[in-house]
Amino acid sequence: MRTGNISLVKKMNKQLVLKLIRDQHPISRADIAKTTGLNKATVSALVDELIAEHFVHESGIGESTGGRRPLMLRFNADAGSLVGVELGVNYLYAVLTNLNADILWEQRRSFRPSEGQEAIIGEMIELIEAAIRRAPATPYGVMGIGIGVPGVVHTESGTVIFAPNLRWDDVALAAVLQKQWPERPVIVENEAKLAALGEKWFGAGNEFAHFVYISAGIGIGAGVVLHHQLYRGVSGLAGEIGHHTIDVNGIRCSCGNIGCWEMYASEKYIERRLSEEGRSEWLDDRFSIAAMALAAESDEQLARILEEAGRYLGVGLLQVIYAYNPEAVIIGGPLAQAGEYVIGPARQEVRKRILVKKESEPLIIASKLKEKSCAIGAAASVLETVVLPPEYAAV
Amino acid sequence: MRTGNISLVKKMNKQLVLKLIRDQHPISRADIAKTTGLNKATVSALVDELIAEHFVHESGIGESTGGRRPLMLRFNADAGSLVGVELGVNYLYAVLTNLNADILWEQRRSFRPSEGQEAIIGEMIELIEAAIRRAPATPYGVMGIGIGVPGVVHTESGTVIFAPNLRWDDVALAAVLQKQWPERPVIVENEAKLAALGEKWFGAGNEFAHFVYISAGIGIGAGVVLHHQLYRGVSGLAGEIGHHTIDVNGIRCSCGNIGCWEMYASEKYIERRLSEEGRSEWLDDRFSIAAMALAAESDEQLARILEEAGRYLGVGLLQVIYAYNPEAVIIGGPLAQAGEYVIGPARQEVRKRILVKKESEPLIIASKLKEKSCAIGAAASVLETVVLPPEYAAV
DNA sequence: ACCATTAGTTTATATGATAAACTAACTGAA
DNA sequence: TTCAGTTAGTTTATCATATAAACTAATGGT
Repeated sequence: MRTGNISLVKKMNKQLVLKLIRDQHPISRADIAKTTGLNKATVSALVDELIAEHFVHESGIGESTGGRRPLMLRFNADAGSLVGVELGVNYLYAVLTNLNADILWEQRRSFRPSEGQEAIIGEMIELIEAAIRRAPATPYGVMGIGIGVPGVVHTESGTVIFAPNLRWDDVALAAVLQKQWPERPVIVENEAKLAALGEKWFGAGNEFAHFVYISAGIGIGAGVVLHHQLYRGVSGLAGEIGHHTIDVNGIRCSCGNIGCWEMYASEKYIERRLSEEGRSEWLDDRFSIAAMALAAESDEQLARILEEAGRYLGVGLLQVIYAYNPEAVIIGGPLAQAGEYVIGPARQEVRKRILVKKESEPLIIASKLKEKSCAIGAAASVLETVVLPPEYAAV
Repeated sequence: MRTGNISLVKKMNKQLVLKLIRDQHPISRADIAKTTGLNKATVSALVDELIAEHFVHESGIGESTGGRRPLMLRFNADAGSLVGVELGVNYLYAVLTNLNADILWEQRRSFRPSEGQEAIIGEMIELIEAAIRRAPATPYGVMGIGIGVPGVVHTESGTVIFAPNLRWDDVALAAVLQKQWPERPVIVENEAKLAALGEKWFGAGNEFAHFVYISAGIGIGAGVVLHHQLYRGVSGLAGEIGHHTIDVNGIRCSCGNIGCWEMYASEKYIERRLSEEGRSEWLDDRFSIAAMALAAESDEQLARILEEAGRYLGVGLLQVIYAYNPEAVIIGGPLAQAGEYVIGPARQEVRKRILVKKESEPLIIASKLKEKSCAIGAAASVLETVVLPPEYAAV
């Protein structure tokens, strides 16, 4: 049971100070004391520890405001490195970053979905090894490894419970990787959830306490951030909203159900419509929403198909809004590459259909990290675990 | 900004101890120390304060387990009283309870929906006055007043923003009541959210960290409890899931949208089906699901209509499950009076359609507080505000 | 030149948790 | 019946941490 011992107070305050420095650097001790309400002496003591731990450094002398000039503090993004990996349906994408999510090295590899689990995990290990080799000399070195997977994950054990597009079932991914790097934290999590973390720490979600990241690609997944924290639910299924019904008499979904949202507001829908409209020339191996959006500028038919998907996206967003009532909805994943072709109609549809107008309408915006959301989020998950754990929360 | 000063630690520990006593009484100081991990001296000091504040009392000597016999502690449910009011579409229901939600007095009054705001609020004030007059002599007296309303509420100001069934818009209810009782906290909140609180503190939600209470009556509303706390969203709209679309090509809803869940899994649906099937003899003033369920035992047609509604309830529950991934879903409101006629088919539908079987399937159970959920929840909201605030949570 | 102002440190103090020693009260077995 | 062992609860001394206030340091403006 979490009792409040005195060292908890210290932890909380130290976290608070570190977070403030990260958010508002350069900042002086005096300013920290003013904005947090902590005593100057307390701030000085905590800052000294943070400096000793290499997470903060003094970055020179600031401007005087009529008295002694302040010593400015900065978050030390080079205290260590992070490895983030996105496991896609037919590719692996890895990044090595500093603590500020600046990409120091990245690599993308394709594989055929037909390759077995073993082979794919083997490639992943190689990729992570390559990343670790490139890590610069820093006080902490590589602080951990985060992996985003397209499926439902049991986080405690790092097991991939269910990943239909990979045809994985109960794969103990974290255990395998942990054996490879016993000394580093390994985090396995759903790709949309990690992308949400990425946007929260380094992207479009920065300023919101409650937001939902929508990953619209082959299917639809979501990462839900409530009270500044990722919400997972009891078994990590929270946010699997691609299977929200939007039409009980609609099309059968691969999940066995009928009329799921992801049959209407995803690449699946666009592909179906392209072939229905006799535009199957777009349906080759290199199918890309980005290219389609480009072509749509002078091709009304393509534009219309994208807009249809956007409208369906909006229909489903209503349910997201009613469920979570977020400040913002961030649209990411391949579909977001169509930009305003998709997001505009979605926004319109929401405005048209929503119940209580002003109060409840969230911002609907595009992902900032784009195709890097997941990998950067995977790195961010390490940051959050090791360096900046969320505020001490309800039990 | 919430800094960790030392008195925060004390508050946390005191809350922890009080909660433990409430949950597990009778319990000894030694047991509290063991289960919380707090030092015996700390526990004794905190318990002494709680006793001085009348929230705890010693209830005699317990059984020895081979040594000195323990002094058993109990939560003092009679330290004060709570007033909870449910504002229905055409009735008011008020309860006066002790801190254990034991009903000391209750009263129900009907009104015609055509009566104006003023008149209704006037009746409410009379009712609350009557409740306060009945309050027994206790150390704290009436500790506050909670009001549940069928609509969207801005909690900080206690304003009813939007209550379509009452035709209320921006009514500053809390302000009016607060003027009447300036010294007592007045809480105005959505009825489903309060009912969820009621079930959390005194009903079927007690053992769950994450659960959703579904209030199925004329419409569908929900109260969402995540991490043991009511989740409201940015503007109190979280849980307005009655307007989740389940059929884009379906029936027009009063909200302007099409195919909303509450057109299919509510009293509205049952009334529609009754008249479609030529059973409009049930549609008089005293229409009641409970009576219908009773008659359904020997009337297949009625049973079938209830089951249909139950199946639609299940279809919509999938979306609740995918959104929140709760441990349990508690079905309340008038529709729940049909018991297994509705809940059974809902359960089946969920089981049939759900994506990841075992892991994600929540318990689907009936409300325990029945038609009293909201009023008791309103009382509980006072308890939570004044006596047992939620664990100190994320910022 | 020096006073008012701001930045940051040092020192003394208060709060509250804790460990250890203590008193109190009981059980069970010799 | 007695006493060793055990459990409950209190008292006392100590420790960790935040804070207030006094201090030193450094600066700008008159």
